[in-house]
Amino acid sequence: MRRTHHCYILGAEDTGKEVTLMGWVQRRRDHGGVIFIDLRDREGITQVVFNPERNPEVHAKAHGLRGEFVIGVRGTVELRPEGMSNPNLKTGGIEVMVSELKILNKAETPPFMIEDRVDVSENLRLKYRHLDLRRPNIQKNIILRHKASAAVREFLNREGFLDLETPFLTRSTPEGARDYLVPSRVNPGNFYALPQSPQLFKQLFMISGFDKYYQIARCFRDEDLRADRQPEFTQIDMEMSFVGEEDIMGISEKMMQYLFKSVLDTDIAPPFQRLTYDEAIDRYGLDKPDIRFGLELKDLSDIVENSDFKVFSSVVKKGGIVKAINAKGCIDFSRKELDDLTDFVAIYRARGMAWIKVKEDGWQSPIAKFFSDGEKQAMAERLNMEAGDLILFGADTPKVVNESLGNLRNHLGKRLGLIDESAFAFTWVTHFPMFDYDETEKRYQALHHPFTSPLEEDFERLESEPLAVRSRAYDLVLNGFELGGGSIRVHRTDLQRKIFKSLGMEAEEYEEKFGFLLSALDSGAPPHGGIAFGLDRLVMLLCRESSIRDVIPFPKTQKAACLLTNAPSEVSKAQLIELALKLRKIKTED
RNA sequence: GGGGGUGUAGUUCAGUUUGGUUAGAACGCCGGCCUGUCACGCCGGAGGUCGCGAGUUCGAGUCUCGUCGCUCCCGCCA
Repeated sequence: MRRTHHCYILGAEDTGKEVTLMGWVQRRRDHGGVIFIDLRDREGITQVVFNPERNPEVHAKAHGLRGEFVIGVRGTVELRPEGMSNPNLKTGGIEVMVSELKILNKAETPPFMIEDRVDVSENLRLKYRHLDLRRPNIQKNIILRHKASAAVREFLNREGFLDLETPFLTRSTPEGARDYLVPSRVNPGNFYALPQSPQLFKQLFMISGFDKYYQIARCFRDEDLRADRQPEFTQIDMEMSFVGEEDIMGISEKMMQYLFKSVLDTDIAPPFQRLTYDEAIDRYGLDKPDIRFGLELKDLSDIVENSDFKVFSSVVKKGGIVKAINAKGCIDFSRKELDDLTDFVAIYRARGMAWIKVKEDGWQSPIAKFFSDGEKQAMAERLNMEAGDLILFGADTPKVVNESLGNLRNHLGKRLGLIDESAFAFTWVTHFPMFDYDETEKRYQALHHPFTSPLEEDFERLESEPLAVRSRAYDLVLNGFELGGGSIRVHRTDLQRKIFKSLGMEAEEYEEKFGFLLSALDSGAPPHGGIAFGLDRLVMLLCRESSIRDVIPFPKTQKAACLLTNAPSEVSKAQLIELALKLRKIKTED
């Protein structure tokens, strides 16, 4: 018996054909006489019929069929009797009258039904992921993922990019995320690190003259998980020589356009909006703004700096800021709702949240009495206040105000239904700061990575004023998610050394760790730059899912475990000895 | 490391507020009947370590303490 067709492709035009289908028993409807089986494969469902009058032997055998049995059926495509077609099914007009049934394998009753509408805990889904992956919804996601990476490859191949591989076993680097380490058996006591990204290797490809590189590359970062973050994830990684920001952004936009067209048949229209980092923070509070709705933040620091409301004025005098959101028409928020919003901003360390309800005859607010008429007037104008509005304030350090109000803005956008869920709103964020200051380690850190080129006009401030240096880094943001980011790289040794120095590295240290890069840059490195996109996040947004676990075939749980295989696991003593490793007992508190 | 949510039949849940008879429902599963269903229908049945452990009590799914899993978030993620 050999399969001739997939389920879900047969139609009225196939009437009379003898076909052989193979698949899983989705559902059995046994009428005592006639038996109907919904046969499922990856393409869909076809109804197959066992009729005792037509073929009593096969009909008897079909009594034993159960859910998820794997069967093959040979039979004739027939139009369904008058009035019996099923308009909910593409193949609902026909059925296959079975003349031969082969049970290819039996199956235990699965722990959950293989259907989209069955609500089942993620725990169980992940333990039986092979069954979960049979469900049409998730199968659709995984197939869409394939289409997305296929489209990326088609596009980049056509544009002259070369798909080049880079090592998984590589060197641990001091900066960035925590590395996954792999012990070396042949070099006892030494470790490889799994790559956080192929960053340095793709730069070396440019130095070698390959000109345009891409790779759909697995990356590893040993950090805590989120709904949109796994410890191993996939990047669409690109690098180009002799380019500037416009070239990279341009090719990225064209790639997204091609991808959305071929995967979703959706037209998106480059060029995408561009925001500088400063503008994004100013208007949205976050460096990954969701631009599908308004509710923008307004800075009021200059207005309240000298007001009688000491909470505001003292914050501004200490270098902090005061910003506000106008929640249009939300005057009816109850005391409890306002308390909930205050609890929400407290997550981001905001210590309180002042508010004003704008009424026809004035402000209702615990803080209204502190402001002069002039200050009120200025605030009303800047926030475009109208009767019925609710104004929400943040006053603290810039970081706390922007993060809390930025997240509050997203929260309100969802809650108030301001978001067009069908929209794909892209924006670039450019001109990121080169460094930020790590309070715990008391030193500067590269915001993107240390191989990012500063803006040329800021070179001179590298030593004198590192926090004022802007970089040639850019992020692509989609619907409030960071889809990807990249930069124009440093291609001159002297500049690269200066940056290592700004990061607090001694010459000895960077020569030891990055000497190979410095020597490569000295060998005739072309100007180059690139970008990397998170494929998991991108596919999640394409599928309109809210977790990347729904677009990764075998995802990890929040504790970084695989429930299917029970990884990670202990290893044998012999393995440890071979690797020259000794485990230390971790003390548990009594 | 911290905060929130959650855990009861194979599955999804109710029951926990106020401790009290034999822990219920739906779907699924098993058996019977049924020749046009398509989430088939009807009848019957099986199925429980109430996450785990300790404590309080005459008595704990319910109260207390501890612990574990899963999840969302903060920190972290160059």
